[in-house]
Amino acid sequence: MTQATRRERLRAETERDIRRQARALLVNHGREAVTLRAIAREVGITAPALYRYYDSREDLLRHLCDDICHDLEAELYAALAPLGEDAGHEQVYAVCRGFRRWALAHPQEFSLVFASPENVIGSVGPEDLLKVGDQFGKVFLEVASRLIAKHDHPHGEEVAEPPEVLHNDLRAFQQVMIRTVTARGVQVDEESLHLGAIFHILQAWVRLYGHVALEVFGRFPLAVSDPEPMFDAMLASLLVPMGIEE
Amino acid sequence: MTQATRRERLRAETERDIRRQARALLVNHGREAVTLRAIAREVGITAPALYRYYDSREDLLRHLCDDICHDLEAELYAALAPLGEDAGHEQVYAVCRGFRRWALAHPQEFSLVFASPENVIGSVGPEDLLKVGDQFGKVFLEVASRLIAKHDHPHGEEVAEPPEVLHNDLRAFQQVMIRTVTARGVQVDEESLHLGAIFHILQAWVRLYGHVALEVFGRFPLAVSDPEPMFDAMLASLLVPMGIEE
DNA sequence: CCACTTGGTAAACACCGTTCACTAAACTGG
DNA sequence: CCAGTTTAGTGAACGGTGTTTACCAAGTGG
Repeated sequence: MTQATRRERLRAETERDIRRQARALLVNHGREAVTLRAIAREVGITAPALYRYYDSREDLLRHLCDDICHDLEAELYAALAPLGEDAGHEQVYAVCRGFRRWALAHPQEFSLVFASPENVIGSVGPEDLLKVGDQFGKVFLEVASRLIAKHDHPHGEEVAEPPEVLHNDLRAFQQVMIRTVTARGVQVDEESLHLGAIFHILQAWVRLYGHVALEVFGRFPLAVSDPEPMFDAMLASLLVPMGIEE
Repeated sequence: MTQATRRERLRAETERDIRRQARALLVNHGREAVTLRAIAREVGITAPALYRYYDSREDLLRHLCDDICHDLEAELYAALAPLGEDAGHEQVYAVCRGFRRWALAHPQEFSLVFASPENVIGSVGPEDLLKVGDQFGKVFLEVASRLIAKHDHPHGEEVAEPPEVLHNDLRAFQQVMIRTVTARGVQVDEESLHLGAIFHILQAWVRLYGHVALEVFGRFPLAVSDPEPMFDAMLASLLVPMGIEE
């Protein structure tokens, strides 16, 4: 039986509706408004019925986080599509700017994912190291890795060796990144994507993500009428020393 | 009548107890556990009685945020006390490290403040610009401003002019910082603490705060067995170009 | 056809933030 | 001292939350 039964189709449809309504509640009213009763009301069922689809409210929210990350990923790849495969520099800038733009346009979604203690659905094995934390960084890490591996510091700048104690962690992550980039058709290896480069990319992501998070959560210590130049200045001071110019 | 009445003393004592118990609940069980009924139970009153002291649960949480920020401030100043007034460089490093150490030791408190939409108690006037966002950055901003103003780039490095559109915002903030630093006994003016320096310090804070936030919220995209060298590397790449060496 | 699975309901439980009316104790001022 | 006022606390109530359980009906597959 490869054909889905009517029941299976109905179930899938209901699940989609549940997720759609939950998202709408989140976007329009915030995390507190995403109650099981509110979702059930919108879907036209009762709250206990939701336990046929999810183990708990937290489980449902986890799935919502997953959806959100996939949406961001899709949007970032859509922003990259007009750029050519050789426009590595532009791609990195586009991803950074796209990430910030998306985060500011989706503050409730961003906040939910950022502040969720565990976003991972299912078990985390050695194959899933990239799923630690959240998936916000996936596209940036891929695009930056690909660019760095292909050009290997066009400025010939020497990258500082990462701290010794991080080598094991970075090596595991390096393997994940190599696999991820390779899976998209670009051959990279441990020489082109060495530990120094990995560490550098990682720090870049932390800085970008941190900046955007502070902006979305309103944590700048002053009221900035136009925060974009601050972001641009940060981006320049982040990427230019890496040899990535616009 | 300058002497507090018995009633006033009892009220102050109850308020302290409310805040103490609320904090304990937060620290031990997280934000969701800080319910009015739970607090009331611990204090030995009923939940409606809490409305004699606070306008709402949100109001209570806001006061909690205020307490938390004051605690951080006190702890950072305690960490600075052994250092001399002339140990500006060491002070900045001490504040940065102290901030991270405190945040990691107090994740629930850090998270509450970080994720709270509005931490400001009472109205915000022109005198309170430093109270925008939250008070986590207060000590760092003071210490860094004092150092920069006193030494004015020991490396003689030329600081890039901040983006034009930010000048008004930065000027207002500059006035606040000048007043704050001056109030602590160090004379600074708009020349020693010029807009470029202000912008630089601001960006440094955003970077530090962002890094720590990601660490506390578990947002690094890889499992780091020892995150401290990452922090140290970030600190070095942040402060050394500013002429602040350890 | 029938046993099993699945989707949904109603009732119930323990809990939540908040309001309101009332009581009693403390305070104030003549 | 005492009447009037203020304040702190209570109990009841309201509308809401996440979750569990037993039951019923529809769907599925042998």
